[in-house]
Parts: sequence; structure tokens; C-alpha cells
Amino acid sequence: MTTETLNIRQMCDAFDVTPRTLRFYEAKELLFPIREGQKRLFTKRDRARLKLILRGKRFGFSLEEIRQLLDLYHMDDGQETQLSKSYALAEKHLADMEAQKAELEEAIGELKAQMAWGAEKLAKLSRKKTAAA
Amino acid sequence: MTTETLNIRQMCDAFDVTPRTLRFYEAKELLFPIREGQKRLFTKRDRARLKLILRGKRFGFSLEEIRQLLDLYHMDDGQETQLSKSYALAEKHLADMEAQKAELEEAIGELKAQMAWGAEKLAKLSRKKTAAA
DNA sequence: CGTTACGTTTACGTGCGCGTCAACTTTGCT
DNA sequence: AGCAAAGTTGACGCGCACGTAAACGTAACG
Repeated sequence: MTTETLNIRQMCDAFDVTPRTLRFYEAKELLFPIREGQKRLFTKRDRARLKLILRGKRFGFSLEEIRQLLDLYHMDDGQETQLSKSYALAEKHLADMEAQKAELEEAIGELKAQMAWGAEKLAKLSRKKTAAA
Repeated sequence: MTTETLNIRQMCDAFDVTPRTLRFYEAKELLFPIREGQKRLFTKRDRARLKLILRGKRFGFSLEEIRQLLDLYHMDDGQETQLSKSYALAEKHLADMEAQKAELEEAIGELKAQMAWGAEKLAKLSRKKTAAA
């Protein structure tokens, strides 16, 4: 058995976050670790959610936005209205992410161009120095 | 002449930011508008920088990180050490952005998959309703 | 039985990125 | 001259995402 649940320390090590962060996410209802006594035990579900949370953060989404999106990934087989609401929300996020991807590709291209320019300049300076020596 | 410089209001309208934001960026040394009396006039250079600033923000960079990167784009034909330092910094950011691009593509794929799953589920619910009617 | 390790709650503190007044020039009508 | 519009400099405030310290619980180990 591949350790069904993780305690807080193992969870922190696995995702490189602090205990404070995990408790904070629980308070904000992004994670729902089960309790053994008063200690938290993080399930596979929590690990999947945390992965999505950290990813969402990388893309500039707020915790609140992420929380709503997580509902799509972890539907409790329930209410249709919730599902269609989540779906609509996901569409918006998807559009946002694809726009971001396009922007990112443009930015990468421009940065590469600038770096090529900088590299050439560095080369010139280097040649000057060599010539002077 | 295509209005060489913009006043603060024109600048705000052009980039959808507030005056406060522009003054804040100037205080943080991200922008360097010239002064006509005590009023700010934003040059072409400022506009280019602001575009990069807003883009950087979209990608999750801090204003301080962005400030350092801007040095690469607006080198004053000066010191070599500065240039090579900026270059190294740019390399790191480039790597970061390409990693982010990869992550983004993965996330988009997963989100699409989840949405397809959700769409199917919605379709089933819809059919059930129709059958019941 | 003490103490060490690990976890908990509660609560105030912090850095970033601005928002939001207040009080004051400066500029341009009329 | 009067007055409104546009801009300026402080300075305090705020929401977010945690950091950090204090005080406590509890389970294990020597």
C-alpha cells in the first residue's frame, strides 16, 4: 500500500509548502483533510486538489477562483445547476488560459530576440577587449 | 505627428490603468516620465515599458523582478557587467516562461478533458429530464 | 516521570499592489 | 477676477496570501 494518507509534514515535503499554507487552504475550503484525533490526514483527493491549486496559482488565479474551479474536478455527483455553473466558469478559465498561452508565446519570442541582441553586444565588447589586449 | 508624449489620463486610457498605478510604478522606478512643470509626460519608451510591465504581471512576475528585466530591454549602451547580469537574469526568466508554457499546455489539456466529461454528464441529465417529461 | 517531537488553535504581523481620501498647484475658460 | 478641470504630493487603508510567535495537546522514548 502506497501510504493511503499523508500527515501534514509528509504533505509539505511532497509539495514544498508550509503547514501554515495547508491549514490556510483548509480554512478557505480548498482542502478537506480528514481528522485522526485532531491531526490532519491528507487523502489522495487532497493531493490532487493541491496540485491543481498550485498550478492555478502559477497561472495567476486567486484562491477563490481556484476554489470554484475545483468544484468541476470534484463534482459530488449532485446538482445539475452547480455542474453547469462550474462548466461555464471553466470555459472562461480555458479561454483565459489560451489567451495567456498566446501572450506567453509572443513574450518568449520577443525575449529571445532581445537576448540575441544582447548576446551580440556582449560578443562585440568581448572582441574589443581582446583587440585591446 | 502622432502625439509624441501622453499625459497621465491618455496613458491611463491607453492601457486601462489608474493614475495611482502609474505613479506607483514611477516610484518603484519602473517608469520614468519626463516632467513639464510638475506634470508627467509619458514617452514612447514609457509606453513600451508599461506594456512589458503588464505582460510580466500576467505571467506572475513581481514588479521588482520586472524592473530588473526591463534593464535588458532598455540598456543605456553602458556597462558590460550590467548587461551580462541582465542577460543571465533573462535566461532564468526564459526558462521559467517555457516551463510555464509546458505546464499551461498540460493544464489546458486536462481542463478540456474535464470539460468533456462534464459536458457528457450534462447531456445525460438533459436526456433524463426529456424522458421524464 | 520528564522531555522531546510533532501537531494544534488563536491571533497579530507582513509584503505586495495598489485604492482612497485630503490638501494643494496649475491651467484654461468665461 | 472667479472657478472648474486636471494634475500633484503625502499619508493612511485594504485585500490577499500567507509568516510568525504564543500557548496548548498528546504520543513516544529513555
